[in-house]
Amino acid sequence: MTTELDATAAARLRDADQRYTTSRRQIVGILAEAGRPLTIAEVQAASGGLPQSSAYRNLAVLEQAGVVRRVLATDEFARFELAEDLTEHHHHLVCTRCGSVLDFTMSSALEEALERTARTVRARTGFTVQAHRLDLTGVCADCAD
Amino acid sequence: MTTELDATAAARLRDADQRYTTSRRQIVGILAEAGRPLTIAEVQAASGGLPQSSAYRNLAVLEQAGVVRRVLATDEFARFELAEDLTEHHHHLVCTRCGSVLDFTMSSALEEALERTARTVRARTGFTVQAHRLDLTGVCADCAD
DNA sequence: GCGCATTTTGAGAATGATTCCCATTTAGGT
DNA sequence: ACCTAAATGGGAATCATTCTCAAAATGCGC
Repeated sequence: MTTELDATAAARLRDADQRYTTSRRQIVGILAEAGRPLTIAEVQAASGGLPQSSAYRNLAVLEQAGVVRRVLATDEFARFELAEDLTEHHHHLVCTRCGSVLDFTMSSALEEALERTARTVRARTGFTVQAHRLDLTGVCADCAD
Repeated sequence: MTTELDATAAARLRDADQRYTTSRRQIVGILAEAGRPLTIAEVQAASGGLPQSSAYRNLAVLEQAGVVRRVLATDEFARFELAEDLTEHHHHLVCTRCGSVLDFTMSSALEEALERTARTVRARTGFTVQAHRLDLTGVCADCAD
């Protein structure tokens, strides 16, 4: 885990009147190393014994502080990743067979085209766009027969 | 509800060895008129007394038959819309305050650029892309102060 | 039209991810 | 070190969703 990530996470928790405790720091480290959204069970497994209630509570705290983002894919499990401004802008490959989620990035030309479109939406609909979310759904390499 | 939609829904249910019952037809009609994804509660309200268990069961049947698609947004409620090949290809505006979901469409140039990108993903990652899903998240007109 | 076999329905129970509760532990400031 | 406020963790509670099963509806052959 990079020092800046650690410092940024600490600062955001402080702004939210929350402490950057050992297990919160550990969760941030686990998500940083994963490079893909993790389920609660995966976070617990990687942590070696973090209680379920602490995992849920601390991920909720980190989410409210803007350190972590909740990702809903297709299965019944919520997944968590670092907030995008702490990593890189990216999108998700969602497997419709097993539910797994992988990260991927697109060309900046396409990203900019999306941004331009997003800016036109407000005038047309009254909806104020804050972010975009692009998932490609399909079958991951593991599930391909 | 258009006659073709009705016929297509009937055909898909038949292919799935399911009947196109009155309440299933009613649900299809409700979703067709809504023009946006509806929660179970909204479907029930529009139907005038459809029991919850029937709403869940019939939406699940319609989903398996490929007539209806389940949409996960940001709140805890699943929403349902007609399958895309029964309507038009579109995307969603997801309000982060109230959870509501609206439809919108993008230029075909941008859609084609997305498709081209999707086709490169398989070579790079081994993931076979079947569809894409683009949501713009933000604040809807109703929730804007 | 009539009964039979099969499917659908609906009310409530069961499930399971997530959230809440609260007594105990931990940590920060003085 | 002390004291106060916050965090922890085990388990209970919540709630959207799914399952169960007896009753009702439907389609089909005669």
